[in-house]
This record gives sequence, structure tokens and C-alpha cells, in this order.
Amino acid sequence: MTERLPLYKSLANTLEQRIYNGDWPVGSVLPAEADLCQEFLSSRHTLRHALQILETNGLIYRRQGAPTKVVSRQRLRRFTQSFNSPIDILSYSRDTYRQNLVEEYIELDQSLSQIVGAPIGSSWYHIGGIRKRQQAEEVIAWTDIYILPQFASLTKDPEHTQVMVYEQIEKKYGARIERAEVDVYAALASSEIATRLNIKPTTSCLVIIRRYFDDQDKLFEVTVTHHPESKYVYSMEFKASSEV
Amino acid sequence: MTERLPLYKSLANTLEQRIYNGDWPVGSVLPAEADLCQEFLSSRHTLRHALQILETNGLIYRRQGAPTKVVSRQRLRRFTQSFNSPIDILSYSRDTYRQNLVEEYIELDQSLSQIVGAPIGSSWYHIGGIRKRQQAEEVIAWTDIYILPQFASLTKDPEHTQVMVYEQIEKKYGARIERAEVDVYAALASSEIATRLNIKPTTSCLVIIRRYFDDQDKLFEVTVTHHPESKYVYSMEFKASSEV
DNA sequence: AAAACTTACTTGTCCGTACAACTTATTGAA
DNA sequence: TTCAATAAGTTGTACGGACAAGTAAGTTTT
Repeated sequence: MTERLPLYKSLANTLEQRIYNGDWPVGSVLPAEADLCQEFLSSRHTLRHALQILETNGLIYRRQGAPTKVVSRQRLRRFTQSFNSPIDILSYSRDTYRQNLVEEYIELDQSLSQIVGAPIGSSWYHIGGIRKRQQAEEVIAWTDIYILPQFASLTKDPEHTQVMVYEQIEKKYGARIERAEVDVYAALASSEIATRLNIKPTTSCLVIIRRYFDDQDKLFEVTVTHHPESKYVYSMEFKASSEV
Repeated sequence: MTERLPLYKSLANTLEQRIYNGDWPVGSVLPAEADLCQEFLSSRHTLRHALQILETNGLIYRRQGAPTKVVSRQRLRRFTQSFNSPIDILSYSRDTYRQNLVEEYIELDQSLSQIVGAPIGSSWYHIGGIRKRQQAEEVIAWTDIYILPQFASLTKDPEHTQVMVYEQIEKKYGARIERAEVDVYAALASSEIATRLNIKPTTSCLVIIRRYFDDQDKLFEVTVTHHPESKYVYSMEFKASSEV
């Protein structure tokens, strides 16, 4: 029953327990690796393996040259969504396509600045269009896409409307999504959107704002989608991830 | 500009590239570590560090004693959300509380069965209530909670309305959330909910359905929340997981 | 007082070796 | 043929050492 644990796992457990007990409170630093090796009579290699587990579990923070800090008393619970491409959750299923109706350079006014999440007056390229199901001619959404002006040329690509914009940016410019914010709320359709979607202005919409950041944490694309009521369900699945 | 990569990272990149190129197709096995060490003139330790990166990126599968298999041509892109408790995304901020108005045993009819995601006729304990902000007396949502009948007794706990229900289940019964489904859509308020929330029946709501599964993948709690329009924004952040 | 330099310390990278644990194919016995 | 034992090969764990790179505090210089 009690299977024998490898030393590095046993060390990891011991260290985790000690942190939990408060031997090293959050904010304090751990003894140097050399000292811990001496205490546990282990090689530095083995100890580092244990520390790495604590690090990926979010208990400690390590920086070359600086002592290791305790940043959490408990293991983080981490929920994961995995995909081969982020399309599955951050966007739509493949059987839809976009039809551009508006393309323009803009500068953000106050209200747009709040929505996009970028400073007032900053320049963006705006693409507005409707999204339809491939088969039926059913309109399922109005989409506003805001991208940095230097990416504007990608709309000239013939396959542009078939492929997600961030995929095109990634392919042409190499900017990879490193982080994404997603906001979801319900709101009334503006008169403009009501017209575009051919619905009553009193209809309410599911509004989804997605902000994409690159590896420098620079915002490079924002999409705002209005789904008329009950035409669309935004689904997600979270899994508790295993401990390395 | 071209910062010098550590050898193990450089090795990881090389191996990843080769797999992508098809030098080792998916389903085939990699040469033994010893052979790769010889080819790359690296220590086994360094090579293993590189392989570990490929493994956590889902490119290869390693098993003690057996050769390393290639399982994917491309890096999975994995987005994670981390929390100390799942409250942050799966639920509300701490400054709200729930006020129960309905408590009853029910059996699911057809429409409820669809919403809850459990068979017609199955038995659940239903708690209905409104959620308010701690400070103001502002009502921000109507919540229906469905839990397995054997958990019904937890509503007798005096602190019941302050704590999230799944936390109570976890504490009292040890059922940990292993997986969660979240569906979000916009819909009109039903007359009952409109009355409870004191809003016009024509108002639209943000509806969030959360289904919690335990480690046996058994559904044990479902919450359905109706947020009146513009009272609530559901926010999430996704991070591309680092390559360890 | 402020900036630049030096130094001690800590973590990161990389090498080497040895043995344990496990898988798989081969061999031998029933 | 079937099953068990053996052996070869592979990955996992653990030890050791050495130097590089980075941090932070103290010291010197400006």
C-alpha cells in the first residue's frame, strides 16, 4: 500500500508540509540550496528536482542569484483548458465564417477605449462584420475586430475571412497569443447593431470581449462580439490539472 | 539581439524541429538517450532536461524501461487558469452573499433536465436564492443551485449562505471538483425571476450554468445564475502555459 | 549625496558516473 | 504450444563536481 517514494518526491512533500505549517511563512525566503542539501543529506541535484515541483505548483518563486521566496502556503489549484489551437474556446467553431462590412483606421474615443482596453487616442484598424453559419444563411453575430494598424494589410489576403484573425497575425507576423482576457456580459443591442443583425433594438445580446496579448504582454488584437439572444451558447470546460 | 540559449533549450528546439519535420513521425520512437547524447555531444542530464520540455509540451511520451514515443507533431497550446480556490472564475467575488428563498427536493422534468445536464426524473435538492453585494443592498443575481439529495443537510449549517456550496460539499463530504463545465448565454428573464429580481419581464439576463464533476466524473452540483443585464461582467484570463 | 565599483552569496547550467526499475524480446522448460 | 525465466536494452533516480550568471549589499569614488 505504502509505495516507496523517490527521494525527490519525498523531499518535495516535506518542504510543502513545512511551508504549510508556517516554518517558512509566505514572503520569507527558503535557506540556500546548499544548506537544504546538508539538512536533508541529499545532492543538490535531487533537492533542485524537489524545488522545481514546488515551483510549478506555485508555492515558491525562484530567480537566479536571489534566494528562493515562499509565495503561497498552499498548492494552487490549477484548472486547465488544452487545445491544439486556441480556437476551441476563445472563438467559434469552424463551420462559421465572417463577412466584412466595415474596414477603417480609427482612434479610440472614451467609450471605445474602455471596451478595447487601450488608451484614448491610440490608433487601431477596425474591421466590422457579421458571422454566419456555413450551411444556413443564419446570422449568428456581429463582430468588431480591432488590430494594431501595422497588421491592417492582412485583410487583403483572399482567405482572410475564412481564418481567425489572430491565426493570420501569428502566421504573417509571428505574434503568438501568450495571454487572453475574456469578458462576457449581457447588453441591449445598439441601434446600429440591431440594423446589421436585422433584429429589434430592444433585443438583448450576449457580448463577448476578447483581448489578446503577445509574449511582451502587448495588446495586439481585440474582438467584440454581439450575439443576439439565444442564438449562441458560450461553452467552456475546466479540468483540475495534475501535479506535474 | 539573439540571446544565447542554454544548451538544454537549444536541444529542445532542435528536437522539436526534427519531430515537426517528420524525422521521427508520430507513432515512432526516438533513439535512446545515450545515442542522442552522443549525437548532440551533451550529457545525459542536459538531454533529459530537453526531453522533459518536449514531454510537458505533449510532443513525446516517456515510460521507464520503454523507448520514448513521439505522440504529436506540434506543441499543444495549453491555456491555464490558476486559483487558490476555484471561486475566482467559477463563481463570485467574496463581497457578495446569498439569501435562500426556496428549498425543496425535486425531480427533473424535461426542460430542467437539459439545463442541469442530468436524466429526466433524477432527484436533486434545489436551493433558490438571490445574491446581493455585501455593502449595498443591490441585488445582482438570482441563483438556482442543484445538489445531490445526500448533500441537502448542509443548508442547516449556520454559515451556509456565506460560503460557496461546493466548498461546503468539499469540506463535509470530500468531493473535490475535478472538472467543471460552464455555459454562458443571454436570455429573457422568466416572469418568476423578473419578480424575484424586481425587474421588468422584458429585461434580458446573462445566464451562467456551472456543472461540477468529481474525480469519478460524477455530476454533484449545478448552479444556474441569472444576472440582470449590465449588472455583472463575467471575466476570465487565460495564460499560455510556460514550457517549464 | 549620488553614482560606480567590488565582493560575497545564490541560483542556473553542464559535465561525469553508477545503479535501480522497468520493458521487451529471447531463451528455455513444461 | 504455452508459460516462466533470462538477458539486453531503456528510462528513472541519485550521487558528485565545476563554473557561469545574476542579485544584493557594502565600499569606494565622484
